[in-house]
Amino acid sequence: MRIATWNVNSVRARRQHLLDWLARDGAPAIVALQELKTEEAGFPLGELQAAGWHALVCGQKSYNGVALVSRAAMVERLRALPGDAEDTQARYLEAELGELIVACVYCPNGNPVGGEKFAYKLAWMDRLARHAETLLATERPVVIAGDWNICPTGDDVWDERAMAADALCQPESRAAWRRLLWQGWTDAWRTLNPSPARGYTYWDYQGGAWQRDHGLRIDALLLSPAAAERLTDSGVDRTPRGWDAPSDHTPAWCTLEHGA
DNA sequence: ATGGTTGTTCCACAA
Repeated sequence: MRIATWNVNSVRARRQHLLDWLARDGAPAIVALQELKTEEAGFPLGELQAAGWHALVCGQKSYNGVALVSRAAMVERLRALPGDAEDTQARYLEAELGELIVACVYCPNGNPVGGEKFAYKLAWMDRLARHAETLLATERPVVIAGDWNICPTGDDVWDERAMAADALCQPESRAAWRRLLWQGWTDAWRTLNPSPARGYTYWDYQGGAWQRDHGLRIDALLLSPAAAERLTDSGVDRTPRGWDAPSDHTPAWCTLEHGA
């Protein structure tokens, strides 16, 4: 089964792109969506259901917002990241399909470095790491898919120096990512495409970044050991980034053998 | 150091 992640940068602005992408050959069995930028009422649930999809939506007005869309029905497990009852930002959704657990994350951007937002980013990643430990403890196949807002290494950015001051490339951000890898999570794309292979998933709207391939790899799928054992393929679908009025992100995906 | 772009909302903020 194929599992994908896509930051759509407004599901209302990208409604037709999403429907077109899901209707094509090779569509995933499950897709994690980020940056819906709308409450549940703005999500095109009826159209997706008419096309044969199930969906769980955790929305928020104007900002953030995550969803899971799948061919088979899901059972919701969580719609907020544990660890801070005061946190109202819609950045986490977790569900199960049979044995498989799938989580959708929209990790905080954290810019500017040194401010409140950067502190929130690191605190959120700490909460995620603590929750991720509990997911590993289930010993089930688990996929955490999303926009991590972390550029894991210098091989995941078009120009390390140009991005040196950005929150996505800070040593603390990269340490938060590596903490998950040390726990036992596998980066589905990177494990099949060793450095220095490039697999950008995001290109800024500014400065002709797409045309110049000035990208970053910040969208990824992390696999628990039981899921990584089933990994057969992974990739980035650059096509939607080239469509008219696109999201600044494009989908990343992986394939697991034996549907869970 | 600045300006470059997009989406949502309301004339700014987040990315």
